[in-house]
Amino acid sequence: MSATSFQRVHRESTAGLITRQLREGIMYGSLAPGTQLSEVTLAAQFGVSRGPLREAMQRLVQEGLVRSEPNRGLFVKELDEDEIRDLYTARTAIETSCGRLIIRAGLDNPERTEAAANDLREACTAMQTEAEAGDLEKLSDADLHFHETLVASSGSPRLQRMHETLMVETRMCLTALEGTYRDPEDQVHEHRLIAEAITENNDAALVEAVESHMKEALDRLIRPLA
Amino acid sequence: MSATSFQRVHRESTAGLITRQLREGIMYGSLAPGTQLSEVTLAAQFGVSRGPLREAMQRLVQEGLVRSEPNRGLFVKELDEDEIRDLYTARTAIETSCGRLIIRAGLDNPERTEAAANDLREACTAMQTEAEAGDLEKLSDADLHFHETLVASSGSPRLQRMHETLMVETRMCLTALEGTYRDPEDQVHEHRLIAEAITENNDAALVEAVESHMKEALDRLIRPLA
DNA sequence: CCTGCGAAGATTGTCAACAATCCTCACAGT
DNA sequence: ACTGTGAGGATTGTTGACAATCTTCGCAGG
Repeated sequence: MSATSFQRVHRESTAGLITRQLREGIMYGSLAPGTQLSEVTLAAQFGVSRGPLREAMQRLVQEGLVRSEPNRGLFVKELDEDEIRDLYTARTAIETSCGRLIIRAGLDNPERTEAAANDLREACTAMQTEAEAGDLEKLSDADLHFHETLVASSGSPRLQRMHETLMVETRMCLTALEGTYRDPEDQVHEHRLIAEAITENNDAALVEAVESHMKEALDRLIRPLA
Repeated sequence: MSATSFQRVHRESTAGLITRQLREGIMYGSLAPGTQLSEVTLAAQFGVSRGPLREAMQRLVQEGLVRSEPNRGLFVKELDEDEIRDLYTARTAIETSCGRLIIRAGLDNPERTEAAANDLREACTAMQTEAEAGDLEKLSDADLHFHETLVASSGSPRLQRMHETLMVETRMCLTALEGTYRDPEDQVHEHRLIAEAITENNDAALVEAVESHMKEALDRLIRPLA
């Protein structure tokens, strides 16, 4: 065993640990939109003083998941209809661009696009499996995973990081709004169209498939608000 | 004078004030990439205790402008060549999407696209003025302003916020790297092509103009690193 | 009854002190 | 000369106490 087989060790900061847990609580609904985040209570729950808790909060404020009202407290962000629309606008922008990057990369290196297309087809297959099992929650997770795979396949860490933030808020919305029932087969099919457009290096079809799919997903999500 | 003419008052938090100043210091080079940010020193300079200073730092860490190494300190982010390339990849993604959103909005509401095209032409004119005055620094500012105008005209606050982060880092790079001399007239011309494509509702020309321009700008910026 | 004021309680904002960690240097041992 | 150990200094991490702010409620006065 050589020295090169050891990894640098890196302990996550207290604030980082807290941030991660709070982000998940926000994402999955245990901290509902509009909830006040009490420093004293949360610090006690995490077993730390208020200092590191406040530091974690500042990260979440900067990330946009928490709204700070000085001297009055911190609140989990609420997304109104316009903001949800804008969230999907931003997702569409990132995801179409990532698809086009995948196709572009394939011009010089067809293996790259082939690998991405494979990953996306696998993601569709996973969705199909969940759809047949009738497990809507897992189908929804697999759906989101498809989109994350699309962005990850672009080769842009920056776009990936930007997308992660959008996906946190997407999950927030899905948890809070519980979009209406949807035909699972249609859902899977829309994703297959995206994977196919990439397989065929068809830029225009890709953009159309992503945009159409995102519009449909948004309409489903927002309809109950009307 | 009626009560409705008064605005809600909102005092910015101490951490927010500090964050803003530090961000500018990072953007414009007084805090150079790689610099260690000493809590004791900075807190003294801002006239506060280390607590609020640490809170501001956490915001910058989350924003990606500062790198935290627990127990060793906080450092202004350094961007290597790959990261600069990725930064421009992300900018290209956002800016092409915003251009397309402008054109899309014009389908229903031609005044929207007309107004955006006017703003962009004005931004080009401002660039032209600076180019003729031979003021390269102001030309660079006007150039960035064109891009900010493009994104702002999309009507997506979310994309705008995302773009602001990218522009902070762009300014960091421009400050730190001092890209090579460039023909000002070429610079202005490239931006006019973008404005023109939007005026003519030409999606494909827009995408081509933005991508071509961003590739050129990136090459100019990166060449001295080679 | 309505309005204004002050007090109390809850919570957030900040501070200074102490704890913990890391790095560097000097000294001792081989 | 090289290596290991311990001390000191610098800096970051955390805590608890106090200050500041906001909200609510009770009481007094008109």
